[in-house]
Amino acid sequence: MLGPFFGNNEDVDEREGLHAYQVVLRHIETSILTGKFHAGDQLPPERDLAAQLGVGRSAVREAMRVLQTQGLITSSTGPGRGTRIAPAQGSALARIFQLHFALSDTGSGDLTETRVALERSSAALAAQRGTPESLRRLGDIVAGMAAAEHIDDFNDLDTEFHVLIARAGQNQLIADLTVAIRQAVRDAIRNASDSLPDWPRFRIELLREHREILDAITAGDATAAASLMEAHIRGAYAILGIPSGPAD
Amino acid sequence: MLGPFFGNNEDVDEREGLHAYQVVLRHIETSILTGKFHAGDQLPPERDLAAQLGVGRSAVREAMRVLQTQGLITSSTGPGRGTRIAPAQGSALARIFQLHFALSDTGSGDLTETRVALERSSAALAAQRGTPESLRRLGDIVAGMAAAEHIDDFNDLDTEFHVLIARAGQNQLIADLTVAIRQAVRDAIRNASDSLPDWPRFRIELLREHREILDAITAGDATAAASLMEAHIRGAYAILGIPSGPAD
DNA sequence: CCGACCTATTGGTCAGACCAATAGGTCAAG
DNA sequence: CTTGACCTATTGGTCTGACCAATAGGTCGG
Repeated sequence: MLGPFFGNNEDVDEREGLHAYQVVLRHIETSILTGKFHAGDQLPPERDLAAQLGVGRSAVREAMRVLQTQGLITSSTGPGRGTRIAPAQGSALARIFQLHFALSDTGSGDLTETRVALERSSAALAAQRGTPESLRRLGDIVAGMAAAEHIDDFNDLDTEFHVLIARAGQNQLIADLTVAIRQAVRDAIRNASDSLPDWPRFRIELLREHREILDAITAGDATAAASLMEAHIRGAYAILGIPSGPAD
Repeated sequence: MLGPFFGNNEDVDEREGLHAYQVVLRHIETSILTGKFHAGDQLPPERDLAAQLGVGRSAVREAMRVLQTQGLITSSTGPGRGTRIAPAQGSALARIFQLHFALSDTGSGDLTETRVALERSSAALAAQRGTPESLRRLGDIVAGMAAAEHIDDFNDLDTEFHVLIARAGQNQLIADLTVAIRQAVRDAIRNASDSLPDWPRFRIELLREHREILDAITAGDATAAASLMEAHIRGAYAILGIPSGPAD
């Protein structure tokens, strides 16, 4: 499996058990982390990089794929185009999160706790920094939820509500993480909602809590917004039967 | 760049602009998300999968690499071995986050705010769930910090202190995120510390705060631990001149 | 001057080959 | 019959070479 050396490139500097694609990956990641590459910079052509690192082009391509799917680079063809470092965007993180979540059975409690931590902060920041425009849109969402009868519509607006609060807090990182986690638990919430005995009552309760949170944010009361948000998330998960305590 | 079709596989079912590797990726991801594949399951051999999906083996390999680096699958050679779905583990997530941090225009203010949110939670969880063993190790760290004279040693132990608290909280996700963020700001902290006018005094202050946090955790006082942690992080960043407010 | 054409660059893909690790079967020696 | 050395098939890891597709830039005829 390791196969460090082959008959035709024994002259290459030692790769010491590293896979060929890892050599490439490490080279690029190091360049990013040490600031040698910045967003927008162009990478050498794959063929050059392969020769330079003493690996085949296939190894370079595998590394490129990895970085591409993580949203770290973008590629296009043509002279002078090629592969470039992309400005980081959180959307790629959501998918990765979702897959990890799908494979870990003990993760839902962890996720809930993390959501609470992040969204407490989101709510507090939104109360401090929310613009009139973002508050207006949040009001629209809540109004939409009051009108939405179908469970899926309601859930979509619910997600949007939380994401907008995160964005209103003007912290891109927290917003991205919130989106990713919401996305990861989206299906779980939907399924749990479907099999709920008293959905209409739950719906009314959620609506009320959302209104309270929005009121606290509008009033600029960061402490209240954070507390209400925590209670909201924990309460909802408790009713839905999604664990939020330790995974034991 | 899209190149959907080639002369020799026009009989394949429509890939509609999807790259060959995306076909494979989607196939496997869907199987995971729909529960068709579970942790431990074995995937078909690459050569079979390639034939089955009507793509080349290189496309299959690129998809495998992507999943491997995300910690979703593991591979080994031999009959009946091959590639299997891995139990999800967060170490891969930390690396991905770290790279995103390095490239995002995420202001250090965003980072600080996120750290506060997560570590407040870490500290509270550690106070509730910390084991005697983990508390003992935290005590060792603090003792080590008291003895450490060199600034780098002190910083390393500082990092370790925060990471151990995250792990003591027994929330793997929060712990992973904490590690990633700490790592991302590590250099910034180091540089700022170097150019600090009164490092010895700062060192003593940090030490005192760490002791207080540890005391609160040991006492099981989650609220106090969270507050102390927040004050600790914000205070340190303020002294180091790293912004923690809005990024404007 | 301008548009059509050619050409070089560069990523996207495939096919075939060989290497390395490993599990399981085979067969000779004890 | 047991045991260990050997062979063989499976499977991932890698390389090479080829060709396709998109594109930028230069060239040439109108």
